Amino acid sequence: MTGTGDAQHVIRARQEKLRRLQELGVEPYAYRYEPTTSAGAAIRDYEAMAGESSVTSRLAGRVRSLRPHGKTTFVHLEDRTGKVQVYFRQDALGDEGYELIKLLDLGDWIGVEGPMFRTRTGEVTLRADKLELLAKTVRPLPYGKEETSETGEVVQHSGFADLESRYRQRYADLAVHPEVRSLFVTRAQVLREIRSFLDERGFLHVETPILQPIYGGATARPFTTYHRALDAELYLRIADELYLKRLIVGGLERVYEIGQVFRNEGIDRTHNPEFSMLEVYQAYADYHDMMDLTEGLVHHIVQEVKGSSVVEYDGNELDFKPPWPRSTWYEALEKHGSLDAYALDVASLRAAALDAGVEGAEDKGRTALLDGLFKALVEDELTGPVIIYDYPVELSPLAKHKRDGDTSLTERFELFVAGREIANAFSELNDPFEQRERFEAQVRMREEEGWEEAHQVDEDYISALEYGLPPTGGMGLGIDRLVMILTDRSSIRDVILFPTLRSG
RNA sequence: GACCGGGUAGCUCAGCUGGUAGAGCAGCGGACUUUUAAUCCGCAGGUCGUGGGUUCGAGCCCCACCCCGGUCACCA
Repeated sequence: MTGTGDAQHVIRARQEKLRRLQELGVEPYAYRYEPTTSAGAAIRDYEAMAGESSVTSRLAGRVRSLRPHGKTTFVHLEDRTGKVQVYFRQDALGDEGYELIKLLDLGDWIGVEGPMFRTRTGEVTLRADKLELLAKTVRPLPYGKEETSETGEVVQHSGFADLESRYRQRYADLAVHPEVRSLFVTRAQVLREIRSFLDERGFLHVETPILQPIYGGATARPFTTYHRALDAELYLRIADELYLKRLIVGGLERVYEIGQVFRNEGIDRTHNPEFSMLEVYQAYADYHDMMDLTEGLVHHIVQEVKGSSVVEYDGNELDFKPPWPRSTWYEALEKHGSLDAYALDVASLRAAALDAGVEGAEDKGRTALLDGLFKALVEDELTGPVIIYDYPVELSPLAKHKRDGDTSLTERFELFVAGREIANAFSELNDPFEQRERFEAQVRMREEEGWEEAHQVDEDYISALEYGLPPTGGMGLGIDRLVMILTDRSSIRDVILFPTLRSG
């Protein structure tokens, strides 16, 4: 087993230090500390003062490096804003105070107090008059060493590179990698910008059930669980959709929800069993309005997070400045697959699918062939951002069909970026009679074709539609995938704090 | 699920055609009052993912399994 497992001799040595600290009357696990500044601010303020150093700073953080030199010791203290060097002298701290320095380890949380100065080598440093231990680290953190070369380049020595350990022990990964902390700061910023954008436009942030008696709103297998007191089987939601539209029926008119949904499917670098979705519903709007909303929202997020509309992802420059290219689903297939799929019969489609290497094409029907062709020929080409709209009806049981009367198509679009679906939206089906038929068609597909991802009939949802759902536009956006784009990560696990792993 | 690669000290890795395991950093002891990969001297640290097998002898070869990563498939 790899990872930060047992390090018994190191842990024992640190526990011995803990005992000695207690003998010295030092509480190794403190209750409180009140810093007056942060590492970043202390350095910035000192530099702004141009060398006058009478101010005493109080700083708290983690011991990131330790360089004892007999009666003096240099430490780098790290907090959420960065690192600052701290200089300890035996004559300043007293013999007893300096004993504490000798018992420090990498990773210990400490508080220090003293004036800032600049060392002979020019580094802004806190000269500590006081030291407080805030929490002892008895298990060694897998710190690598950093060397700053003459060119100012930071070179990492050793380090904590094993991906499995980093995901399983994210606390250690975060502790030793400031850039990982910063990625999750970016993720939080994305969530904040989504909320502020929608709040400003009169959308109401709501919460709907995660435990549901009937799941729906997407095509996916659910996780199943059991409620004792109710003696009932419940499902973890696969989407927020049906509950949010109930709220539109109720007159809330503009709602959104941000939260995790759960899909019982495979795990790979773009799929985690639980992932975060934004869903937005707006009364009186259609999918064209949702295209505008999606463009505006995503552009806003990119602009705020990156300070520009351009994002570099996997070596490509993606520009999110609206308007984005828009093309219909069939046009995209024609452009990238050179197929007039709309006009082709099933036999021709099958031939094309076999040609494109679509697995199982021999047994597939028209819809599945179309879908297979789209995935095989088009998706990878959609570097984006690009909006693909007007999907075949079988793929979209909750979307209204095209208003021009072509009932084989629905008013639905997806946003693609870097070959991946980022958002999915449609003019919501609000006809309760047609909705019942679509559900029943899904059930038939489940029963006749064994399609486990098919929708169930949600009678309560149909009742809600019977009370009247106004024309409504809805949109769902995969937050993890958006964060991947913004942080140039190729694995969804990198943008989820605690990704799902096999219990090993 | 299939295929490929990987799992050796706390971390990062090396380990030849099979001969009972090494380095750097971290750790421990010592020296050192402006260092910054601090340096110098000394020491300790390992069920080699797990279980079988072949062999006089296995980190290395064979089989099964576990976990991770990558690619593909699945996710109509």
